Amino acid sequence: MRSESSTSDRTFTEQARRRQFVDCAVEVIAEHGFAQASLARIAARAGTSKGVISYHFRDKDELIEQVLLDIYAGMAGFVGPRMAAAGSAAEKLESFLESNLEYLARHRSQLLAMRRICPNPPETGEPAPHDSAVEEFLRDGQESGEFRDFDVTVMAVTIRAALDGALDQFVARPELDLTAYAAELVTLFTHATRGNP
Amino acid sequence: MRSESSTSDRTFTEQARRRQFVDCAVEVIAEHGFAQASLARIAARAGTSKGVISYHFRDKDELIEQVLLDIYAGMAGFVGPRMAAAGSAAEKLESFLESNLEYLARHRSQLLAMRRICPNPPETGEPAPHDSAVEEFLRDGQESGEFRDFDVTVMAVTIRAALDGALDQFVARPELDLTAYAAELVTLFTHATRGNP
Amino acid sequence: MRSESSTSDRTFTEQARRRQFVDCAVEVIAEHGFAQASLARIAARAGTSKGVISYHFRDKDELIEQVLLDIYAGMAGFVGPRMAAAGSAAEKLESFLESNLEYLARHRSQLLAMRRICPNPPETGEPAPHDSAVEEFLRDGQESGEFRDFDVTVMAVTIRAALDGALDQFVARPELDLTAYAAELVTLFTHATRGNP
Amino acid sequence: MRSESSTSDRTFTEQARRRQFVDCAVEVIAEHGFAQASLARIAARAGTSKGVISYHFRDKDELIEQVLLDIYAGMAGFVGPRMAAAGSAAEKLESFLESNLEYLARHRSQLLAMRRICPNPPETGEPAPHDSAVEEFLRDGQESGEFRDFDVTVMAVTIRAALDGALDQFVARPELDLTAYAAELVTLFTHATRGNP
DNA sequence: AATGAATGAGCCTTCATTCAT
DNA sequence: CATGAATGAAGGCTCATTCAT
Repeated sequence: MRSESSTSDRTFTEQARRRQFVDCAVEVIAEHGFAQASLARIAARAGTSKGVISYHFRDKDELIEQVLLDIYAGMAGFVGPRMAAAGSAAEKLESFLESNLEYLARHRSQLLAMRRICPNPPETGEPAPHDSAVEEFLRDGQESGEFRDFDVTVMAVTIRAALDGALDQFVARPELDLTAYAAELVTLFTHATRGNP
Repeated sequence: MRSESSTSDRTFTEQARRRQFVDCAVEVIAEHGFAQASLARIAARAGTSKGVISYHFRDKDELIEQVLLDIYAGMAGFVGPRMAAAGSAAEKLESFLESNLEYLARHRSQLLAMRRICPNPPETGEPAPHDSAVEEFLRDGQESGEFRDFDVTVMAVTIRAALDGALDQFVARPELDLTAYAAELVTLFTHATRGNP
Repeated sequence: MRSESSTSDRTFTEQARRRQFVDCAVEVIAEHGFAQASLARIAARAGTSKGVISYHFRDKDELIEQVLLDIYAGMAGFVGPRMAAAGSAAEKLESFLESNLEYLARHRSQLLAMRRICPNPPETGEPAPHDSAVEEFLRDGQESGEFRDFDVTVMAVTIRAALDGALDQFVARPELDLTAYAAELVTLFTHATRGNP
Repeated sequence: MRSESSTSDRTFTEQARRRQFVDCAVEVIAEHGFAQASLARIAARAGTSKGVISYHFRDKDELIEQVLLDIYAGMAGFVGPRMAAAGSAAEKLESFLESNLEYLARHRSQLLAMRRICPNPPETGEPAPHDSAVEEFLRDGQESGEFRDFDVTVMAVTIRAALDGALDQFVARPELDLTAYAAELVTLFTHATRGNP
């Protein structure tokens, strides 16, 4: 009969190992690209052999899926609270852009990995989880009169695309000042969402 | 030793053949994803065998590179004249967005292929040809007083990212009205570039 | 150094555990085929992990060997007494066929497993234990004049092969009436062994 | 434009290569067992590498299937005409046994391979092609009064099983006199099918 | 006595590439 | 010019086995 603590410990060890491989996968993908991220390379980075990864993950697909979930969770955990703390829709927009870029500054590899995985998705039907948070506060802002009348979807897509663009820039030039970049984007989308043409 | 005429003749036929394979590659990549675009599949789509491709292209990398060049050239040939016809910087911005989305509407596969290739570039150092046309007219607009004072690079990156976002939307929902989408983007970036904060 | 009692106790438990794994192996082989009968699957059926099997059996080969020995012993324990109870050679033949098919009816999985293992034996030289019981009573029957003059080996081989054939039939059609089948075989071999050429 | 002859020549070459690999597969399976017959081993026997086999056969399964088809065809081509030449049902029985054992004498490896493949069939539903030739002449013999009244299926199964038994014997003792063995089987089944109980 | 973790060999397959014809 | 054939490396994955705990 196993005690609670030993059970959780076992689970803990297992999860730590999985997290280790997920991290290695992120690094390899960010560094060499998705196509070059073979199990062999990922295992080598972790200092073991392919078999070990297969032991902890049913599939390569499961590993990649876990990578994405991990990144999503990390971002949500960082950005979510900051947006929740914001009051008005305008503040939410500001907070969204700033916290995303701040997260980007600290987790460049993860976001780069995500960017490299997503355009070549496995054939698993479901087309990436749709995050409707942005649409939501955009609509709120329109209803409260803070924002002008625009197509919410187009604006949301463009806001997220702007962050992807920032990532690309940051990858190409690591010395980029992301704080300044964030300020620029805030001004840009402040103009874009407000005012009367 | 080959005569001039036979050489140019061969070159012509040769180029036609190359273009054929480039087109097939585009279709396969757009349809099945970059990772699944093996030479075998591309050859099958062209109705020949792998060997033929290797005969016309030194490398798979050369083929892919040619695919990108082809797409770039196609877009430049479409967008360039339309922007040249525009007068003011504001008109150039409008024209850039509209012509890009119009091209997208007609060449979905090509842009989709491009989007799938780019995030996983071959190790050939050179980081995609930088197209400075957007920066240029943005700077012009600032100098002429049409545009407010913003970071030109950030704005240019965001404008191009917005087009990528449109592509993703269009891929996900082929019924999307790209003309309306263009109008939305024009309004969005008109606000973003003009006005006094 | 272990005491006698603890040793014998361990041996008893140990043997029970071994038998459990042997039974699971039989089921898995009968159900999924020999090639698919990995230690992992057998362990899963037993509700434990691969390591445990390796703990109780030196080898996978030892496990498989034990499976065969188990099945042989089971059949011998069933068929042996029944043949011993038979008087004449003719009765022994009848009893052999009937008791084998009766055993088959009750232990289909075991015989199916045996049939799947045997044609792909491990490289351990020894070619399955030769059971000379059939030859024996055939020879007796010839000496007593009950049977005609035939090659004892050929007849014995054919009798056993006939049982394999019955197994195959039974596997293909589980609704098969094995009692009737036994009666047919008895008649068949009664004619085959007796009579005047 | 390809001439007929060159086309057939190409097909011929291809088929010759396939046959070569099929033969190698037969030898390896007969020699080392089905489980040990990896593509690597088969390729090594053919003096090439695994890739070549994959070039000529879509699958390992296709190779194995071809092995079986090859063997079936070989046997049918040998046994068929000989049985057709036989007149009465009794002669057909005799001819069937003799020609099968004669074929066995000349193609031991093939039949051994078949015996090793069949009990571990791939999951492809269809349960080996049923050869009803034996049932047929048995029924004919009963209708013509040559044979007694027995269960045709049981008799047919047993006849074929007897041949399997002969194969096993022959594999275990290659010096076995198969002509004599055939004579014994003929006598055995002559008694078994005729006479009044 | 038992187990989770790790290992490394081997499997089948796919692929880009080369070459003789 | 084009092709079928061949090659060999690499890919993902399964497996029997071992070992520390």
